[in-house]
This record gives sequence, C-alpha cells and structure tokens, in this order.
Amino acid sequence: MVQNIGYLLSDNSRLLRRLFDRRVSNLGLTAVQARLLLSLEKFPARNQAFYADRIEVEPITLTRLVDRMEEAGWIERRPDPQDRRARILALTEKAQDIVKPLRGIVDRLVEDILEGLDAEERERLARLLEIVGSNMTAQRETPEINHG
Amino acid sequence: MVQNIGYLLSDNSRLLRRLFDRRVSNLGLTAVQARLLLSLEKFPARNQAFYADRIEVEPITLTRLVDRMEEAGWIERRPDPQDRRARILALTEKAQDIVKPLRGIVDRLVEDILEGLDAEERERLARLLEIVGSNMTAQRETPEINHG
DNA sequence: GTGATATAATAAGCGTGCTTATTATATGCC
DNA sequence: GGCATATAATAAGCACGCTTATTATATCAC
Repeated sequence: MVQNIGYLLSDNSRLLRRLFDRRVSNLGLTAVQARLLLSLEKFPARNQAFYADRIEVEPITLTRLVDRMEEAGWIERRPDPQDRRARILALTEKAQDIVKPLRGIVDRLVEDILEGLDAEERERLARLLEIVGSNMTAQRETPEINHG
Repeated sequence: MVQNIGYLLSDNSRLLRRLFDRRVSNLGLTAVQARLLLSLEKFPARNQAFYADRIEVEPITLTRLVDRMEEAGWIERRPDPQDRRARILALTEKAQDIVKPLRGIVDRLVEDILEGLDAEERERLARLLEIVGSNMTAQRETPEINHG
C-alpha cells in the first residue's frame, strides 16, 4: 500500500495550504504570499528571479504573485541600478509590521502538524521528503524517458 | 531545521504534479484527471459527491473537473434513478482503453520517486505522512483557536 | 563593435482549488 | 401531509501555478 504516497503528498500539501490560509486569513494573506514575505525579510533587496527560485515557482508565477501583493500594499518593485531588465523587491512598512507575528504563526502551525512526532521522527520525515524531492528533480532533468 | 517541513510538503507536491503531468501529457490528461479515472475504475457508478470525497476535493472542484473531462470525452454523467439530485459517473470507452496503461504509468512514477528508499523507509514515510495528515484534519475541525 | 545567445520580466490562456451562495430534491420530525 | 433541515450539484469570483511566447536588456564570442 505504499502505492498511495503520491496521493498522501498531494493531499497533505492541500490540507496544509488550507490550514495556513485559515490561520493567516485575518492578515489578508495567503500561504505563498506569507512565504514570499518571510523570504523577503530573510534575503532583502534581490530581483524577482531570485525570489522565484527561492520559493520554487516559475518566474511568471512570481510576477503575478507580486502584482497582487504590490496592489495590496505589501511589496514594492524598484528599478535595479545595475540591470535595467530587473526589478528589486522590497517590503513596505505595512509588511514589516506583519513579519514577526507571521513567523510566530508559521512556527506554531508547523508545531501543530508535527504533533505526536518526536525529534527523531521529524528529522526522518524531513530527510525522506528531501530524498523524494531530489528524485523528482532528477527525473525532471530527463523528461524524455521511454515509458512503454 | 525541521521548520521547513511545510515547504518540503508543498514543494514536493508541486514537483509531483508537474512530473505526473509531463508523463501523461501524451494522453491528454492531468494528474487529478488521471486520479479520478483510476478512482472511477475502482469504484464504478457512484455519484459525484462520492468521488469528491474519494479524491479529497470540494464538490465544486469535482464539478468543474467533470465538466472538462466530460467535454474531452473521458466521462459521462448519468441520472441516478434513486435520487433526482444526483448524477452517476461512468467511464467512456475511450477512458476504459486508457486506464490500464495509466495504472502502469502511476506505478512507475511512484517507483521512481521512491528510488533509493527501502521497504521500511517507504512504510515509514507513508506512516509519517498519515500522521501529519490526520493532525491537519484534526486542526481543521477546530479552526477557531486563538493564535495570539 | 557586431551578432548570437542568455536572462529578466511579462502576457495569454488554461487547469486546479477554494469560499460563499443558489437551486433542486430528500429526509426526518411533528 | 407539511415544514425544517440536510444533501447533490452548480455558479460566481478569486488565487495559484503551469506552458508557451514576447520584449527588453546583458553578455559572450569574434
């Protein structure tokens, strides 16, 4: 019955997003938006390509995410003096006020979903997920395998 | 660094969907669509609410999924003689021809992403994911916790 | 310097998934 | 039987994420 690990992964991810959205909904943020804010605090003043890579989405996905967040007043796009193609992202003041409580919410969420797992199991889960993830990334590099 | 299990879950899920989509793209199916087909083969002739529950999406999400799949000729909606509100789903002939190869693709995919994990590790991963999943489901039932 | 190639950002168009609301029909209680 | 409640399906409207394509600018080879 290991067959269903695929389903477990996608269902869990969906559950997690829902749970997160619910917990931060009073802030007016979604899960990815919160993730981008936290990433921006940790690595400030980089261009969009950098953050797309950090949060592991395609550049176009980041573009549209930033569109909405800029409109909502969380983020500003600034020109890059070194590269006229690029845009540097920055948190607005409003966003800076939210980052600390946000980090608390994230920590508590992770704590809640890992309830009942001891430190060793958590470590193990993270390690197993990393292996699965790198297997998938490796597969991605060689998409033209014959599956027949 | 267990902090990032949340990110691992959502990134892995996204990678998995992408990988799956790529492998079945020649069939003209997406990951959820394939999942619904397989579920339909395993549990035939139920109403939409049943399948929404099986593949763990909201009824409206299932409705729109079925809309597209009906249009593409994979699925038929039939009236339920016992309940005039409901619609019974059925695979078309075209879909039945695809189910067996599809199952092969899914099996191979799961095998590939679990590469390097022995039977015990696979079991452990599945078990840990189930625990995390049930923690999230439990959280969902009590959404009004004070997070302050 | 010029031309080929790569990179940054964006647009168009689509599938998935949600919340909230609506309509039709079943069901259960009196 | 009649009314309240629950359930099945759907609609509207939105966020996320992708593939493919386009535009502007950098960079590299010569």
